[in-house]
Amino acid sequence: MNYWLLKSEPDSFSIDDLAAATRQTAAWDGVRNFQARNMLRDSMKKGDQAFFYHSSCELPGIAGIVSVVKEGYPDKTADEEQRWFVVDVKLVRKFKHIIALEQLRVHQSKALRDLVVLRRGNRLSVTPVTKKDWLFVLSLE
DNA sequence: GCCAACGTTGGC
DNA sequence: GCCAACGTTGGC
Repeated sequence: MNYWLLKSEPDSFSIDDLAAATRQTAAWDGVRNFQARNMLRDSMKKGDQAFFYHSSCELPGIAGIVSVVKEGYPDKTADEEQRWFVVDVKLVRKFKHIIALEQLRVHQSKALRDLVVLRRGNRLSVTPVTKKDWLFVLSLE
């Protein structure tokens, strides 16, 4: 099983929106970046888990966990068919408290030095997370 | 609102 | 294929 981190601006789609969706499942649509697209299309497999990250908001950080329930298929919200892809994700659980970016940064120079989302200038909305980092982040909950 | 970072576009 | 210009992201 692989682990990921998915970014979303809660103003457009938050973990609460996912919690309120039918079967707590939604297509992760709107990704318009080739690198991220490739991961959605080729690498994310059914059963993989991902952190749901809230960006560009009052309290940036990880809000909970989702799992991939349907593998890559074309993004219906895209103008160009077949060019952009989505996966379906289902809510596993919402954290009681957001694991804040600020809290993650405390460990940036040691335990979480490989966590892509902490890297300077990082803008990728889909990034892989190692099992080691996954477990460490969960220990911060 | 600012601005650094970076992906994409398009002229050459 | 280079690279400047431009648009977007996202933390602060």
